[in-house]
Amino acid sequence: MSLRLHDTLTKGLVEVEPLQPGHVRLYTCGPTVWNRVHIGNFRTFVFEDVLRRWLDRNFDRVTHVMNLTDVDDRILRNAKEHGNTLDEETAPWIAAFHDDRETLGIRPAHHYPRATEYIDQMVALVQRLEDRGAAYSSSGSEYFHIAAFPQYGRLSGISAEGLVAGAGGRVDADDYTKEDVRDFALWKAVDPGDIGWETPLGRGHPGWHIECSAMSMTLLGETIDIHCGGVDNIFPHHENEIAQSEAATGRQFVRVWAHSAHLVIGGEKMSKRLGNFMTVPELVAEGARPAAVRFMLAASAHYRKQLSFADEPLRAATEAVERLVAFRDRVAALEVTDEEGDADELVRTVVRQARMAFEDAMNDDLNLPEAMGAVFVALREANRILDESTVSGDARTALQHLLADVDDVLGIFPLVDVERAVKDVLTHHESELLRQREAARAAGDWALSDRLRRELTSCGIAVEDTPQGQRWRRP
RNA sequence: GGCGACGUAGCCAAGUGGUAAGGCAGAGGUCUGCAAAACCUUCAUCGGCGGUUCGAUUCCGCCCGUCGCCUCCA
Repeated sequence: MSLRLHDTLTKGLVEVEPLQPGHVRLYTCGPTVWNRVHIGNFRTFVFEDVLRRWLDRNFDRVTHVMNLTDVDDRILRNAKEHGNTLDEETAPWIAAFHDDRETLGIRPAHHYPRATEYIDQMVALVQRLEDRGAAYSSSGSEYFHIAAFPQYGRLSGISAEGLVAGAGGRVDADDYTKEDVRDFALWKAVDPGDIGWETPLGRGHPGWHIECSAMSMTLLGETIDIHCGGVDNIFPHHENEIAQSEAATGRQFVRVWAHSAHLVIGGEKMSKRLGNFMTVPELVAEGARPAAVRFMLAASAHYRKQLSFADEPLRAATEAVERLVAFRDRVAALEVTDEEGDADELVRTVVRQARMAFEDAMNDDLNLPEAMGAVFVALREANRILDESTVSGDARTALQHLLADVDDVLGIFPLVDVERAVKDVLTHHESELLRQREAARAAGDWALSDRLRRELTSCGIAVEDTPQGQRWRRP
């Protein structure tokens, strides 16, 4: 079985078969760097990371492009207000994005093109559209001529009529320069004092949608395999990308469109506008573990379903991570036999079944929640076997490989290890307490032993007694 | 108003035409000097009403509820 993804355009599952066999070209819409990205945004980026990782495992080559939108109305407004250049305005937010991305263990894309670096390509694309009669100039701005693209609306299912009717009065009522309210800006003229580029189209700055088309085509070719984003990008962003790209090239722009659902909080979409958002550093400052945040975003709900964020689910994710980590530690510390253990075959069966179920679930539209269900079943069974029997080094290796392969997608162990590298250093006082407790236990002085354990607990150290002696960790 | 999605145990949720994965929380046990970890047992009939079917949570219709999109929000 191979990977099938839900395609927004055809509303069904489609087999991922790259145009060039073995080489997947993936484009994911990145952040607009006007502000700190919140965890709602990261739900999409984490989903895309899971996709990326699964593709990395299953195809010879993946080229992943994520754009950074570093010019838009908000950025221009802020830059003007702060007296900054665009670069000065966006640099901190780009850096913050990468910080948070690393905190959550998201693999870097191969390219992070910035809109401001592709002005020439955007201009060329607009000119190409003009040549084909799909774009027109008006009052110094350039617009896409929707009437020239009859297929418009297929992705979002929004009819032209619906747009014109434009409920909620959200269609730009003040924009008189367009021939049709449905037309969208490819290039926007600016006032003489404002930030802009001198181009054959006139002085101005690019519209939002054109950047993705230009950068995608430049870096990945005119037809790409997979294009991702949040559902809120379906309309108008991706609808417009299809229109302008296909009108220019006459070719299919994207073979599979994959969109992730929103993160909701208190029953509403998390968003900047509503002010109900949390950022990664904010969560971490409140004590959330990055691995738990990642687990919650990636594995607690299927990517096409809204996911509710709250303290309780985050705690559940924390415990789930802890369970996985405890098992990994247990397996690593396992005492194994040289010869074949009597439980080896059982372990291999458990591993085999978990692996198959995991892969099937992942291939079925990246159902990581279901895949993890299979992993937890295997954990329980393996724990039971290890409680009762000894196994050989080979069986242990099979378990370790399973965990490694699962985490190659889940991506939490490296985050846990980062935490540990920081936390697994004992102060003088702490190691002295541990030493004293070990001595107390050897002497059978349980009262002292318990007192020392309580003292260590208050230092943030959990002590567990095992047949091999006491073991400590910082939960 | 238009388009679409969702509604499964206290919470987060997966899933299937034949009587419901998993995680968290709760209860009771085993193990342990006591704990912890681990394991065992226990905890739902799938929003409501109809219909199709031998049989529906899963298909269809209606209703109720929630949410998203409808020109720049992942």
